[in-house]
Amino acid sequence: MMSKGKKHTVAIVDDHSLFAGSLEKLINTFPDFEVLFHAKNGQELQNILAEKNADPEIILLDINMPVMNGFETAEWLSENHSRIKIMALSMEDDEHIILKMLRRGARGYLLKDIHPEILNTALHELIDKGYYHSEKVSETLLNSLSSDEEGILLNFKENELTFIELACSEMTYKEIAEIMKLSPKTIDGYRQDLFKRLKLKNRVGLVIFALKKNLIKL
Amino acid sequence: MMSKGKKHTVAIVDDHSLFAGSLEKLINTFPDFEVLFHAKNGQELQNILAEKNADPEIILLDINMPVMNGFETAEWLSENHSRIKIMALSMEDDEHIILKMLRRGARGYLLKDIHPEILNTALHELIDKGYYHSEKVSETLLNSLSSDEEGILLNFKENELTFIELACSEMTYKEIAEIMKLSPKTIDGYRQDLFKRLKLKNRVGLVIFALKKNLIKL
DNA sequence: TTTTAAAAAGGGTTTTTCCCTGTTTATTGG
DNA sequence: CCAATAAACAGGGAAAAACCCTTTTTAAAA
Repeated sequence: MMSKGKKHTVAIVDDHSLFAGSLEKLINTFPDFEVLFHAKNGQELQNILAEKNADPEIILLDINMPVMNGFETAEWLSENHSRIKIMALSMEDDEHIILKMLRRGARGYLLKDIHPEILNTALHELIDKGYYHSEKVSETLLNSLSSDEEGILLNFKENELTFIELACSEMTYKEIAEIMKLSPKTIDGYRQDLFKRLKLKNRVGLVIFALKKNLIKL
Repeated sequence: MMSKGKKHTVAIVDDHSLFAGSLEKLINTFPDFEVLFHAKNGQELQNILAEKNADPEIILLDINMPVMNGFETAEWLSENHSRIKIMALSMEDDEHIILKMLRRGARGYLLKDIHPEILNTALHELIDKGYYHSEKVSETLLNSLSSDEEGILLNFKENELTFIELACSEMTYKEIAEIMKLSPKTIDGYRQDLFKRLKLKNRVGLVIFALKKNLIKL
């Protein structure tokens, strides 16, 4: 329940000015919440948290930001301000983006087609229960758990991730080997192992896989 | 300039309720514009335009809608209500999405990081000049024209398009040849020609190119 | 330390990909 | 109509990628 009298403090990190602006106005109409400040990206958030003595309980964090995106920002927040509860904001309900964000410490995930009443509920649940997921997000998570890809597939080792990234460019395996300072034969080993595990027929398959799983961006 | 007295009418087609809601409120604060109605998608827009005798001058049209998306809706509007001026709304400033929308009859393209004053200007320009493009969009368009890809690159022949689509799967060129009922050597000719024209090093490059140019979807 | 497992690298073969070249099939201009 | 030209199509051979199996090195467990 509400800690009587004082309002819970919220910060918004989102550069979509109209959306963020109306979000701020909306939240300030809620009896139990008030917006402390509003940053355009993770960089600005860092500055504000450092300079001013602002210390919000909740941060509404947009994922798609040009300068320092939601993933990086969430990571930084988890390390430096672990007490602040992160609510991720995004247009997309892609399960891997959601999981990526949750792994980085987000306690909630809101799709941007927010209805005012839902936002109020969400903020309250975040304070009271410590977490919130919209119905759509819960569904998405449920689906992704049943098909247990996350367990088998997505625990790549650091070297494998590097290999995947490089293999999704126009580099030859020899070049990849040079960059990773490994023998071309080792690189071929990575390839062979990944192809088998992920049931891929060729490099094109790997690119498509990596894109779908958001391991790489276009 | 403003046609004295009466306000210009605007309709909003966007299912992101908070955004669309604040957009509506914002526009209604403008002296020269008023929102006639608000539809969640193209389907709903069709119904409203048919049933009610609503006839807005401008439609703010979101591209990312679940049911009937911006592209389809714009196409339908151009054919059935060519007098209504379409202003596309989107999060992304991808040049090919912009071009795709403009080709379908949009007179303007607004990125969703709208500032209130800019929206007012944009609506006025749309009425007065007949078109509006934000700075970012103009830049994007300029880039895409100067590097005249659209001319050289994107006039693929039917066979080439088929080849590109198939090559962006896990099929081998031999399999592609079978499907297209051509010799593997001919297919190889397509590959070679495309790689040279598009300056690609390998098939991975082709996949990335095709995705960027929206020739294929994930 | 010995055992075991995993990561890294090699040898050698098959298949795919790549590049240069030639042939056939349309297209066009005289 | 027929030569000239371009395009679509196809071949040979080299290079790279993919594949499979073995060996060394490194790290972790027993």
